[in-house]
This record gives sequence, structure tokens and C-alpha cells, in this order.
Amino acid sequence: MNNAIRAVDGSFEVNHAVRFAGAAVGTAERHRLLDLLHLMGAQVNEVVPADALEPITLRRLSAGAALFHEGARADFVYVVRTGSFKTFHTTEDGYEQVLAFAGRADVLGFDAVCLGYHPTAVVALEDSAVYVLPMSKFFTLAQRVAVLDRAVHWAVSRQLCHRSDLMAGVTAAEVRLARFLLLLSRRAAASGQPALRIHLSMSRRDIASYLGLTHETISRSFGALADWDYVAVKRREIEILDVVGLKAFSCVSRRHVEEASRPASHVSSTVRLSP
Amino acid sequence: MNNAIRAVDGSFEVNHAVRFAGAAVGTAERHRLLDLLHLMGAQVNEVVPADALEPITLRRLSAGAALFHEGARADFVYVVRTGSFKTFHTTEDGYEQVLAFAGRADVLGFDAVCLGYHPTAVVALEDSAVYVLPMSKFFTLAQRVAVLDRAVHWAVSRQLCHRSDLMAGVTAAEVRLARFLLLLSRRAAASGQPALRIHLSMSRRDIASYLGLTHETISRSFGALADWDYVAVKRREIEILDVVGLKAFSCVSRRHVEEASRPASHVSSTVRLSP
DNA sequence: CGTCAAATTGATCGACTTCAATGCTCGTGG
DNA sequence: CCACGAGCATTGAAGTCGATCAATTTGACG
Repeated sequence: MNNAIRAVDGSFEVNHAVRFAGAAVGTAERHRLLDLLHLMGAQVNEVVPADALEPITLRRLSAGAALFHEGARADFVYVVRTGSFKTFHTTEDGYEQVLAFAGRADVLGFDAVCLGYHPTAVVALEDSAVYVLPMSKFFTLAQRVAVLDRAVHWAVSRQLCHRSDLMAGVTAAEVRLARFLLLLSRRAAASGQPALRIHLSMSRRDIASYLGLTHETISRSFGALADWDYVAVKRREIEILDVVGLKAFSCVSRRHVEEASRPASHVSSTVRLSP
Repeated sequence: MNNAIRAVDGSFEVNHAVRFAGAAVGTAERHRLLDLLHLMGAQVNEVVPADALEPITLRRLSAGAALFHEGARADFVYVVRTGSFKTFHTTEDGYEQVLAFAGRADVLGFDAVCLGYHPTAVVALEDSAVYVLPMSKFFTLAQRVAVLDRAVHWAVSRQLCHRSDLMAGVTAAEVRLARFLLLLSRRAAASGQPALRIHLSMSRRDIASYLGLTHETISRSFGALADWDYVAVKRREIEILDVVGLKAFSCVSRRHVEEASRPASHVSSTVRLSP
């Protein structure tokens, strides 16, 4: 209990704090907590009570594996360490509606907090790994480790922001796709990866479901963006050729795309960069 | 500081706790904190430290007034006590994209936590009132009052859930509107109001923007739902006549609405309940 | 009563869905 | 090794839902 008090006031470096607390906690676990906090962008400069350092399990999933199914009891909250996921809802007639894509440092399963069960399913798009936080211990842990509490608030807030990035709107299909690509670009940049070289971890079908279109339309829209020299498309590898142009194009909100807003493709000579 | 410790362990009723803490806090403020926690559905059975009971201001807004503008510095987080709001984003060419509608107990402005500024604007749809929580004191307060922390987590989780209720999808306009009405019905029921009598606090235009349609289409869709005797529409007063039918209808995910899924409206005699 | 915004209704047109057929990769097994 | 198939992706053709433009009605408020 005294540890908890010191946790609130202290300002030692965590490495020291753990050593001070001197509990019998394995080195691996210690690093996992630090890694988790670092992953979430927290500035760790406070004491972490020893009894808060319960083992944090790291779960690995291979591509296509389900993290949890729709309707499953909400026993855990997850934080993505590596890889990527899709969150989706399956309607009664079997249509799969993708609600979000999650990447590094994203929180998964938090929407279950208010329900007790998961309203959506989550599957890995590639080989991935997540930190697993038991729901029951989650809140007490957050209550004792202030920096974790802040980090979670911050991450959830970010999730709420992403909602606004791509709401339906009365926008043309190509514009929606352009926004989506820019979103991925920003996310990649935030994770330290090259911002103009995007590897799509999801299928065209998933993108279509996410954007409220059909996969055929997505295919055509990719073709259009390529024809206009905004991007180069080769399977799931996307290269953004004209960032400023693409950003300008993505601002159009009406359906009817003005001729002036896209580059004069002349007689559409189709200068697609092909291998 | 001792108060804070007792706050973690204690399990007295708050009314007593406040009296125990015995600080010079006005009666009004005391009730406001309780009201706020009660509003958010928290089971208040722990001691609240006296120094956590800083004044909680209640801000009143008349219909059409802005709670905050897009891009404004994020100094506060708000909780709706009465009334309703719309959250929206204005694109460069002036199009107003509605992102969410907020009602009783909803948290507003939380998406600004990760940015430092508000990515969206919020205006009151009717005369309303919100509790104002200063951002700077918010986290320290949540850290000391565990029940508040939980309540916020819970409320934000609920907000994440609502996202999934209405994502774009390749669904017919009438189906989207049906889902929207059912959403409002559920919300009204959660606030203790009659679930089948809905008063729309937002304009058709706002609904259109929210659902990614035009207001003309919304108007026609209302007409269609009325023609099929799912609802009775009179200006902004909606009465749900056939809940089960409407729910069944709202499950259709494809655009092409099967003839079988809607009730045989015969020769469309239009039995709209009109005065 | 006159003005303005919200809401309804109609007509036309285009973008996206839908249905259908073909290419393309990759993994499996004969 | 190549044939085979499964899933993903692309391309084409036709139908239609919803956007757009435009006119009218309704209701709210000064």
C-alpha cells in the first residue's frame, strides 16, 4: 500500500523504481511494461509500484487469425505491438462491414468496456502481436499507474479522431480512396516508416467495405488515381507520386468531381509507371 | 494527502464522505459532482477526497450556440446534462459534415485530448447545459476519484460503440434512415423517455450530412418509411408504428431492397396518419 | 403580413452497383 | 514440373439509386 502512495508522488526513473520496489518480477515482464508504455508514447518518469507489475502477456497471431469474435465476452483489452488488424461487424445476411483498421499502438476491444462483450470481431491482417491487459485488473492498474491512465486516455482519444477522418459524406469514390491512402501514409509516417511507400495489409474487399463501396469500384478508383499520376499501383504496393496534388484532390467534398480539380490528363495517354 | 489515500480504500456513501472531508465547499458544488457521477451511470460508493471537490461549472447554451469551434484550443472536456448537440467538421469548400449527435451523459471534446485542439466543432441543437471539466485538472481528478475515471472510460467506450452502429456500408437510403431512427429510439429509452415517440432535435439537413446523403433523399426516405407504415412522420415528431418490422427492415445490407422485405403496400394507398 | 429557412415534390442525369467473365498469384498435390 | 483450383483483382456492360437542379409548400418569427 505504501508503494501505491509513492507511485503517485514519486518522480524517479522507472528502471530505478522497479529496482527499489524490489519485487520478484522477471526481467522480461519488467521490459514488457516499459515497452508497452513506450509504445503508447508515454513519457515514463514516475515510480511504478511493484505490485502493479503483474505479468503482461504478449499474444502472437498469424495472418488471418481472430483476436476475438463478435459477441465474445470482454475479458481483455489489447494494444497492438506489431502487425495490423481489421475490426468488423457481420450482418445477419453475411455482409462483412469493416469498421476500422488498427496498427501499432492502437487499442483494440475498448468498445467492449461499456457492454461487457465485444460488439465487433477483430482478425489479424498479417502476422501480429498484441499486449493483453485483463479487463478486471485494467482499471485498478490504470488507477495506480497514472502514466498508463493518461496513455490509455490519449490512445482512445486518437481512435475517436480517426472516426472523423473518413466519415461517409457525399464524396466521390476516388476522393474517399485518396483520403484513405493519405490516412495510411500519415499512420505509416507516425510509426517511422516511409510515408510515400505504402504496403496495403488489407484486401481491396476490406477497403471497399470500410469505405462503403464495392471492391470493383475500389479497383476502378485505383486505376483512376494512377491514370492521373497521383499514385503508382502495383498489387498491394502503393507509391504516392504527387502528395500535394493528392491532398488537394482529397479535399473535394461533392460527388461531381470538377474537371479542373484533377490534372489535365490530356488525351489520357496513361503514363502509368509500369515495371 | 491522507484524504487521497482514504479515497482509494474507503467505501462510504458519498454524502457521508463529503461531510467527513468537511471542506468549505458550497452545497451547490457538492450536488453538482454527485449529479455528474449519477448522470454518467456511476455507482457512487467510495469516499471522495475533499480537495478533489473543486467547483464544477455548469454552462448553459441556447439553441444554435457553439460549445466550441473547430481548431479551438482544447481547454475543457464536457459532459452533456440536458439537451443535445451535433459534432461536425467543415471542409474547405464549406460543406458541413456531421460526425455525431450527442445527448444526455455523452462526453464532448474528448477527441481533443490527443491533439491539444478540437478537430471538430460542436453546437447545441436546442437549449442545453453541459458540465465543464478543465482539461488540466481532469486527469489528476480522474486519478484521485476512481469512480470518475471508470465513468469516463465507460462513456468513451460507449462513444466508440456508436461509431459501429451506423458506418457507411452499401445500404439503401431508407435502411440507413431506419437504423438512425432505431438508434435514436434506443438512446431515448436509455434516458427514460418513451422509445416510440421520437422528437428530432436536428434538421433533415443534419441527418443527411450524418448519413452521407442529401436532405432531399432524407425527405423521400421518410416518405417511404411512412408509406410502408413503419413510422408516422409529422414534421420533427416521429412515431414508430412497427418496431419489429422496422428492425427487420434495417438489417438489409445490400442496396437493392428486396420486394419481400418490405410489407406489401398493395397499390400504395398511402395510409399516412395525417391530422 | 412578409420574409426566410426548412421541408417537400418533381424531373433529369450520372455515378456506382450489380451481374458476368477474364487475368493474375500463389499454394497444393498429382 | 506443371496442372489445377481458390481467392484476389481487373475489366466490361447494363440498370438504377441517389445527386443535382429547380419549383413549390409549409411553418416560424419578427
